Amino acid sequence: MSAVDLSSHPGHLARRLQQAHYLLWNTMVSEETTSPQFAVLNALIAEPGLDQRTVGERVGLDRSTIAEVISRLSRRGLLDKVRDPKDGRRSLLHLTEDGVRTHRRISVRAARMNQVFLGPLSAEEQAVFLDLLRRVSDAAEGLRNPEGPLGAGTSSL
Amino acid sequence: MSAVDLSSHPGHLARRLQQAHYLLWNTMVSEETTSPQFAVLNALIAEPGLDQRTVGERVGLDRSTIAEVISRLSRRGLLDKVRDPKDGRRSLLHLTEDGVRTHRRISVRAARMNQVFLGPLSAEEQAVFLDLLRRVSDAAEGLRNPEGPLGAGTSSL
DNA sequence: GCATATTACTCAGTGCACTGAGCATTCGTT
DNA sequence: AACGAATGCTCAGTGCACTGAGTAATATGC
Repeated sequence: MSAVDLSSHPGHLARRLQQAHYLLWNTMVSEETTSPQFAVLNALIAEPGLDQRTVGERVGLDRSTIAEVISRLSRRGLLDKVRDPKDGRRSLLHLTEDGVRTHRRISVRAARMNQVFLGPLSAEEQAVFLDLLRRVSDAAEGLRNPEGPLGAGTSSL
Repeated sequence: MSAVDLSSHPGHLARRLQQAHYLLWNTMVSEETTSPQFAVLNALIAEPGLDQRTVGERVGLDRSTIAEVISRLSRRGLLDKVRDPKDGRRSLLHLTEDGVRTHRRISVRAARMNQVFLGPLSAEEQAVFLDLLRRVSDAAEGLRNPEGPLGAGTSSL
């Protein structure tokens, strides 16, 4: 008798947003390479030779998930995984030629998709939207990770 | 050499937002009952006796996913699944006493969590944020579902 | 130098989310 | 009544995302 309006629940909207994006990505960008996979490729373009854990940190994936994503990319020959001779625990990651090509191809298509995705908003609203998304995500991540390069006050309750 | 700033990719932010919410839900609301499960309970409080497909439509889950979520809720005794005598294809769903209690308990905790989740934004920003989330999600869903009660122009490129 | 802690990764288990294929039931025609 | 289409659900397969437990390698303390 006391049902709630889910459209006022940010978590529910976040999930729907993510699903909507997933489907749009699938149709407009790639059926093989997913958005998280692209994020990994992108991180390795920016900083080749990172280890798994650090890549996960950069793109926001935990140790287990990043391992699976990387294993798929490696299986498809988009990146190489080499044991660090200086530290036998790490695997160092580098994109292959194919990985670089895939990243370039997808970058273009992803940019197009983003325009469609944010199309219903005005340019100003898009900027606000991205800003709000960033702030809420960052803050929520900060709740679990009391560490931070900038150690700024994360709350003031 | 041409890495992109992921923080300008709405899809990446959407994923991070959803993950942040998932973790917060887990710590502040419930470890047993997930947010999608709560959405299903909520839909059945509002309209008892719905069939699977319709519940999935209400909460934004496809046929396969809704089947799994419902099977878990049913296994935990939170809802009953009865074959429709009028139409042998459908299963009609009703919450049990336990399901209603769980919904009530979680509603309260979810409301508290939402305040924390949106805490970093001012009241005005929260309203804007929810509005933008809704508009982008609705529009993106509309791209797959050319049907719509209002059939308004979805694009003008 | 050796025990201990930390670190990077792996593995098993759970849950969400989608597609494509298949099955049973119902509905619409004829 | 019988055929074929549509409908509701199930099943198999893939991928993301987390936790908790475990393994191997390095780093630290003494």
